[in-house]
Amino acid sequence: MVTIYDIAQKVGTTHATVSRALRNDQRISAKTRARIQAVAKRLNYRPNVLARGLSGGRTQALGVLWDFAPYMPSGEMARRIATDAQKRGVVPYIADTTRNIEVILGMLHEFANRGVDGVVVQISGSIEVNRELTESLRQFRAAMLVTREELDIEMDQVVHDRMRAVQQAADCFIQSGRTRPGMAIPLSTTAKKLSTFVEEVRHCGLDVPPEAILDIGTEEQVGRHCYELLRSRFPDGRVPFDSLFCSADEIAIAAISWLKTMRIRVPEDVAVIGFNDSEGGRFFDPPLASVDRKDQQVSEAIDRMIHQRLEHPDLPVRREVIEMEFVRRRSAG
Amino acid sequence: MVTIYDIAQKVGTTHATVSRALRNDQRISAKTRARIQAVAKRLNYRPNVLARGLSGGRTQALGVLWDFAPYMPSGEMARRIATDAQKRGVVPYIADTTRNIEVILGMLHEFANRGVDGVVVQISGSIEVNRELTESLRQFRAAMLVTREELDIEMDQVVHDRMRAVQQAADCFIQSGRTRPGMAIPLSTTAKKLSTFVEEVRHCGLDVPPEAILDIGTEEQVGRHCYELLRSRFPDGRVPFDSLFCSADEIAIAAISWLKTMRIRVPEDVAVIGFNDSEGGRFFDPPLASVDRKDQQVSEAIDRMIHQRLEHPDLPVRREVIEMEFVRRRSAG
DNA sequence: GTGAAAGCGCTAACAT
DNA sequence: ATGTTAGCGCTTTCAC
Repeated sequence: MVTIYDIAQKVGTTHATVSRALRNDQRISAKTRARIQAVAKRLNYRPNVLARGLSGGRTQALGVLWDFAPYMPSGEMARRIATDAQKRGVVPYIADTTRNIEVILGMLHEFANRGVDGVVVQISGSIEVNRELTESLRQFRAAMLVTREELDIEMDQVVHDRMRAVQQAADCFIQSGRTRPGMAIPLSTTAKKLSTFVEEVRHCGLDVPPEAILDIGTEEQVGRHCYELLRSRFPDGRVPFDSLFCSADEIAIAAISWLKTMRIRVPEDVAVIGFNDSEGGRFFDPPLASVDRKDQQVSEAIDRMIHQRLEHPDLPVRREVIEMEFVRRRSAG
Repeated sequence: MVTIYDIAQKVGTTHATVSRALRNDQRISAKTRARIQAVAKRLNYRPNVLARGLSGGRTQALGVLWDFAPYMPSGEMARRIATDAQKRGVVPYIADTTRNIEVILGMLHEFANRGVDGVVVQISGSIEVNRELTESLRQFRAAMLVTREELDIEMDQVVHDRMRAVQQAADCFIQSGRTRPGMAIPLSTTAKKLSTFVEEVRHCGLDVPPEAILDIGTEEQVGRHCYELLRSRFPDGRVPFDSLFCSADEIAIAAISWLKTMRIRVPEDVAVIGFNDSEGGRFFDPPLASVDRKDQQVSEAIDRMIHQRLEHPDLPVRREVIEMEFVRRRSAG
């Protein structure tokens, strides 16, 4: 392992000068700087991140705290963030929030302990951003929240907004004359998605009756779960809804599959909308209406904002809103 | 931030004793150990990973190098590894191999530099495990390869084997009397998957003619790509295959969708098999035959083996084979 | 513009 | 069984 001492010796100076030169400190004469950097490159020098972090420098590490619920394609987001970071020479630590504030605080402590330059925290479900959390976040050079709706907090935010898309989905049902909307959703964690839909429906003078709400649970295999639920709950095929809003395409596809076996036509008898706009849905019969999460735009925004914050610590706090997009297809009526 | 000095002072001893006591060094009397650990807990002490790593200790960090090809649900694997690690109090760094040996070597250097306790490297596509790579891997306390087939290397391996499943897929076509098998696959990276299929087909006296091979490319939206490819290549619906093996369910679903528009029946006229056994496929019409990757078993094996290696450095080298499983459904004929 | 020296929080060899 | 001391590789005052 090559150290700054090795370089100093080769160049005939001290490690302090090398340290400065390598970080392009303008006080070091351009000439020595160039010489030192050349030697560093020749020796294939790589700064020891542990030492650098320990003495207060940057670690080129990022802490990512994401909600890795198994019923969501959330791993793909982790991948996006990781590959974006890698392009900047940054390596991300990745951990699961488990939608638990205590876990989040613990991991932030852990990240701080590891000297990460910045953190990205997804605020999902019922996590409340309290004082303790913001305090904890402020210790980092850069901290970014990825939220579901704009939070009134002095902190960089990427708002991953589903509101408008969900409203459009509801309107779509209404416009095609549906009067008994239903939902298939993991109740415990999608309170927000649910309530936006319900609110919009109510706003149009309708309601989502309790018997038309299917709680899918939060495990893997949401599709199978939905199918079983429908089968056991409506053995005769008489369903209490004429439209069904699902929190994932897999759920929607399973539901449609069951409806077909019951000779219930989609969308004529029951309109169905999924979520996440997965590739499979587009080619389903009927093509599945869904919501495009715009994940790539979200990861780009995260990458850009974290990077800017690190480069310009004094920039004013920023919020960037990425709106998911309702994709109307035949299944929605 | 609480340090071992703080604890030492509180307990009335030196930092060295605290350091030992906290790592349960048996030379420290049970009594002092207990006292020190109690105080540490009370003060909510957390060892500084950077300092610990710098002086040669463990960092409870894991380096994960995975092939994050955008046309694969590989992010889900990252998530699995991350959540498994988290349960052990380990935090993973996650990076993309980009299927490039230079990148892998660079990242391993980076991981070493960060003092990770162990690394997990997925060997995919055409990566060759050469001497330089094995050398680099040996510097870690624990190093594990996740390979596609058993590699004759003295190193812990989880073999994620697709061979048998692909053979079964081929046999399935043959048994249902197909004579003109085709494939839809990203050619550049799935040489192996391809050749296993081709070999098995040949073994049965048939062949996969070049015109029956669709190169899907390696970008996102493989389904859409496949659809467009079929449409432009066979505008009249006359296809040179009576069965189609696809490297992802999305591709298979898109293909079936196109076949339907051409009034080609699945599986009667063309049998189709996908890959990854995604939830959507099961509920497709016809239900999509596919290959279950057994990802959970793979992540469990990785977690277990890495952990064991760290706890017992002298264990003999081990290999664990996880076989993917062919899932026969109606689309396969 | 550069060097000397202290210190980040920990581990471990060497004392006692 | 515990204390002393010397690093680990870097950043950062403080001198000159």
